Amino acid sequence: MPPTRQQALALVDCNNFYVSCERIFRPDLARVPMVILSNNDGCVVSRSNEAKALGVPMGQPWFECKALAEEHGILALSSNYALYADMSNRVMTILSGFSPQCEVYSIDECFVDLTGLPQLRALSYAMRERVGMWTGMPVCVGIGPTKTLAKLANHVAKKHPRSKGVFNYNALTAPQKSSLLQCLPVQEVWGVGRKLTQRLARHGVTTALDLREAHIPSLRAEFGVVMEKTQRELQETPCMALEEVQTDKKQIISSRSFGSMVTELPVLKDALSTFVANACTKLRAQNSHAAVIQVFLQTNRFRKELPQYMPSLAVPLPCPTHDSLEINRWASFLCERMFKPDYAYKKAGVVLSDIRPTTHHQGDLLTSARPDQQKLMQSLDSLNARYGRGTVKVSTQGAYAGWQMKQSKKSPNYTTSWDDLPMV
DNA sequence: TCTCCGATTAGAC
DNA sequence: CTAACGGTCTAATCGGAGA
Repeated sequence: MPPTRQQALALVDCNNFYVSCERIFRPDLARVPMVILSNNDGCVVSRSNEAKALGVPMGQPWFECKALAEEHGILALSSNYALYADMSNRVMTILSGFSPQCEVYSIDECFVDLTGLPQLRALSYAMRERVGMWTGMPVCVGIGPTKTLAKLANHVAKKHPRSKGVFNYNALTAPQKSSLLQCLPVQEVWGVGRKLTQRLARHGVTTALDLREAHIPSLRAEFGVVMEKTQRELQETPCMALEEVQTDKKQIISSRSFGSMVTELPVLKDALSTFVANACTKLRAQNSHAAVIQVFLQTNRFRKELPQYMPSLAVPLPCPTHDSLEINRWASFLCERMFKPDYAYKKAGVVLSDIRPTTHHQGDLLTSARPDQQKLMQSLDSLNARYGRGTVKVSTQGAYAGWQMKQSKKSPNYTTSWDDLPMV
C-alpha cells in the first residue's frame, strides 16, 4: 500500500440549527432566550445560547422548564420541519460548491472533503461567510484527518470563541494534539454516549486522550468493535468512509404521540391510515417494496398509575408492495387484532421492513402486477407533492380529530408556503 | 455445539 | 383549569430455539 496523504475532512455544523432557522425570519428574536420543542410540544430539542446559559437542559420536558421559562422570559416555539428541511437544503447546496465530495450527515451537518486543497483556514472562513451571506445561517467548521476528529474539532470551534468558528486539528503538533485531547471529556467523542461514558470511567478512561491511549485488546474485548473503530479514528486512522450517496432505508417508521389520549378503535385506525400514507410515500420515493408490515400501540408510559399495554404485531406480506391501500388494510387488521378497550392509548405507529428494490420484485402469478394500482399511487404522490401533503388521502386519514399532535406555537412556513406569507 | 433470528441496547441528531 | 415527557434510523450484541 502506498502511503496515503493525510485526509482533511471538514465537518460543517449549523449553530443551534432550529433556533437559527426561526431567527432568520424573526430578527427581532436575535437575543431572546428561546427554545424549539419536539413534536407534540413535548421536549426541548434546540436551544439558543441564552437559553443554554440559563440552564435549560437538552431534551428536557417543556412543562418541567415552565418555572425557569417564566422567570426569565424564555420563548418556546413548536418545531417547523418544513422550514428546517428547506433551510437545510439551501445550506447543503452551498457547501457542495466547495467540494465534489460531501456527505450530508444530518439535517444540520455536512462532512466536506477538503483533502489536497490549499489554505484550509481561509477556505473554512469562506464557507462560513458564504453560507452566512446567502442564507443567514451561522455555522462552525472543524477539520481533522478522520470523521471522529473532525467532529471533535468542530466541538472546539463551537465552544471556543477565540477559534472564530473554525478549528483545524491537522495544524496541531503532536504535543498540542495530546493536550487538547486531555482537555476533552470522553463523552464529547462521537459514539460515546451516556452509558459508555459510565462504563469507560470504571476502566479509568475519562478523557479523549485516555481513550486514544487505552490498551487496544482489552478495550476491544470489553467494548466491542465500535469502540475500537472510534479509538483508531482518534489515532488518525480513518475507519469510517465518507458516504456520498445516500443509501435506501432498510426500515421506515411513521409514528406519533397523540395530542390527547385515544380510547376508540376508529380514531386509532384513522391515525394509522395517516402513518401508512407517510411511510408509503417514503417507500415509493426510494422505489422500494416492503415485505413486512408492523403496527404498534402504546399507552402513556409516564402515567404509571394507569394500566399499561404496548402491543406490537407484524405480518409478512405474501407479496411485497408499496401500495398504500393494501398496506392500510393490513394496518387496520393488525390494529383490530391488538385493540383492547379500557386502555388509553397515547401513541401508535407503523413500521415497514424487509425493504427491497422494486425491480427485484417478482410479481406473483395469482395477484400479479396491477398496473392500475401503480398508476393510482403515482398520481397520488404527484398530487400530494404538488399541492401539499394530504391533498389526496387514503382512507379516513385525519377525519377524526383527537389524535393530532399539539403544535400551538408553530411559526409560519416562510419558505415553502405562499399562504403563510404576510400580505403587505 | 453451532447457527440463525428476533429482541434489546446504545448511539446519533 | 389541569396535565403536560420526540421521532427515525442503524449496527452490534444478546439469548433462546432449532438444526
